[in-house]
Amino acid sequence: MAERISDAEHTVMEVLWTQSPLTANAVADSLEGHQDWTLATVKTLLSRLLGKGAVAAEAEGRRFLYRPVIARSAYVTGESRRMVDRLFGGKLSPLVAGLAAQEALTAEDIAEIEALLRELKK
Amino acid sequence: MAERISDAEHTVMEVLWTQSPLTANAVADSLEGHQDWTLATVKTLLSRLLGKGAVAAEAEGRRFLYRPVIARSAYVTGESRRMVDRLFGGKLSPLVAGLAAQEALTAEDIAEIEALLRELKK
DNA sequence: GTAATTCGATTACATTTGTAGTCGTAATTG
DNA sequence: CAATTACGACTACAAATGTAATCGAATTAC
Repeated sequence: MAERISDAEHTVMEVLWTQSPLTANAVADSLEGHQDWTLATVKTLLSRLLGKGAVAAEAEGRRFLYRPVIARSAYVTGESRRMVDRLFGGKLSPLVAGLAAQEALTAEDIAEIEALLRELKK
Repeated sequence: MAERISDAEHTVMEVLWTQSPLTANAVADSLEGHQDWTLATVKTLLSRLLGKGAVAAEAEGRRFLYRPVIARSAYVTGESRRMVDRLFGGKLSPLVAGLAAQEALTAEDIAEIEALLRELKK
């Protein structure tokens, strides 16, 4: 039933989506420099993710190897849906318009999206 | 410096973006049915929003009239940017692709976005 | 084989959030 | 004017979150 994943937890998920299974230590190492957390913090986040059923742990000797249970695509889809619903009443075009107004769209982005849409119309 | 607005607070902001200035009571009334909060809850949220500088209050006799300080467009832009950055490394096309895969895009949406993009290319 | 290290589990603790309740005072109603 | 009502301010309090420290058991290193 997919409990909400917090921002900090999401950061950990990204590591596991990139590579898994990983020990708590390996996850912490992966974050090194990018996110300055102590090992303790990473362990807490992994425990919470376990509790939420977002990751699974498989014992390897005395420690655990963690792996994502939910797929990144599913997560990302859910989150974007949530956001588009909340902010734009479910319509995507105002999002595109908003980002465009912000000049957050490069010519390349535009070309990519156009290609995508052409694909969709088939 | 734009403190984060929580979900509940955002709900209140939406009311004020629709109509303002409003008294706490009027805000609560607006939410009636849609969101079942006591007046006390709405007042708390308005106070927090005041503290965060997201709304301003102008005294009208003994009570206050609240109005948004930050524009909806600015909020929405910030949030969507945040989300697109977090989930898609700042690229919009994967978002469009994801929603499309979810069949969250109607033919109309597609047409609208295409029109938008054509406009942008000028 | 004793000391140091390494794990997961447990506990900690401040802040934010959701959701109200209470209190003192000002205004309104009789 | 007295009783009630309407307000904002302050207080409450549990859950979630960010960020760790500690503890007990296992393991590794001398």
